[in-house]
Amino acid sequence: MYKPLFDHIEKFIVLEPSEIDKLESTLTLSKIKKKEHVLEEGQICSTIYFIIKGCIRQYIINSKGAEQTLQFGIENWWITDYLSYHNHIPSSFYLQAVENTEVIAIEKTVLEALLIEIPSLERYFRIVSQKTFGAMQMRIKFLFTMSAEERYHHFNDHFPEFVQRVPQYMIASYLDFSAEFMSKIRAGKV
Amino acid sequence: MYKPLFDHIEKFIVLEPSEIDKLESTLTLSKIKKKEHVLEEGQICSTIYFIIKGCIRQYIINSKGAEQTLQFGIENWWITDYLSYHNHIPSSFYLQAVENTEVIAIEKTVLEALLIEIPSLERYFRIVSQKTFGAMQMRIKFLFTMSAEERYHHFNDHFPEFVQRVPQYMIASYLDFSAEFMSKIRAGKV
DNA sequence: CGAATTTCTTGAAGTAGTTCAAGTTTTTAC
DNA sequence: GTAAAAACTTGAACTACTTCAAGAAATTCG
Repeated sequence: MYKPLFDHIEKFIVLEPSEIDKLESTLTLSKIKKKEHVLEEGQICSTIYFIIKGCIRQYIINSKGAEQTLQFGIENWWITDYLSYHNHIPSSFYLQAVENTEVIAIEKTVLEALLIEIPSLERYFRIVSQKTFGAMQMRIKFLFTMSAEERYHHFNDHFPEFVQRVPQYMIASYLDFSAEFMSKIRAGKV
Repeated sequence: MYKPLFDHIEKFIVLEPSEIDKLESTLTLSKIKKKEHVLEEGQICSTIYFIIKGCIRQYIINSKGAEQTLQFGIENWWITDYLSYHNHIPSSFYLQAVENTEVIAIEKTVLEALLIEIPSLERYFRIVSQKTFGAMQMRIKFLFTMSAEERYHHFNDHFPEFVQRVPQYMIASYLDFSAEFMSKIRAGKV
């Protein structure tokens, strides 16, 4: 049931059997229905989510009242608002299930205790976080150097199944252009 | 001499005296001259830099041959290409000193050994990396929701000394608009 | 199933930015 | 201190995208 998380952890570190037991006894699985929020703007985010199945997006509502997706999380990704989580300040973001989703939700206090009991988890989270940061650096690069059309094709080439999986207007805003323009790109009218 | 780093580490974790000694004996200070590179596109990045004094920027050369600054690092920041570092793949970026800069440069092999000898450093790097990731999430938000003029004023309000410190064209590209447009914003001609 | 809702498409008009080219000012380096 | 290089400014022409409005298609759900 928590196998995807253990598999992911074991890509980076080795856990003792006793640590596996400890971890297993602490975790709980939650189900989030499509469109349900696990975080809303203004709330303090004190939970970190590991996605077992489904998809969660981080989005904001911009000054024109439109939703803008900033990030997607899918299977085997951690997602949270790290700034709100670490600094204990109100979040600027929404976290919402794009599909019916199953997550392991870990409260900050629970995770802090786990990290003290299983110090090698610090290493796991350090590596995962640095790798995710590296991916974000590339994302900034793509946003800065590619045209809207290039960004669409690049994303579509790398994640074709994902493009089928979520509404196009979410992908459009994630790639920083309008849903209408995406429609025109897809139709070859640009 | 390494005090800024120890001060920074001690904001997040407690080190034993023996660990301080160990760390101190491992570190070396390097000086990087203005405009000198510590990483060039295509190289594999196997070093992580802590900036004691000065400024380093991460930039790319876009398809039109123009430099585009993606990130700045100043005093008390760690900077590297995390994707190249972790995945051992050629970097997409340049890392260049914007001013004469002093850094603690730690080789990956040295850092790996240190992390084994001083496990609590895992915790330090985990926290720093997650916080930096949180800051990057906000950066994406600003890029997505503010106009060029808003981004300029926001940045100028938050980092007025920094805006004085580095060439304007680097800030313009960091904020994702042209140097000419920045000139017009500053002159109030927009 | 059928109604309601959500998502996608299309064209026309508008605009926030870029690009180019040339001149001016500031900084660097011998 | 002065020549060269780097950084900044300005205006005019252009363009990659947005916005709006309306209709069509697909999906959801009682």
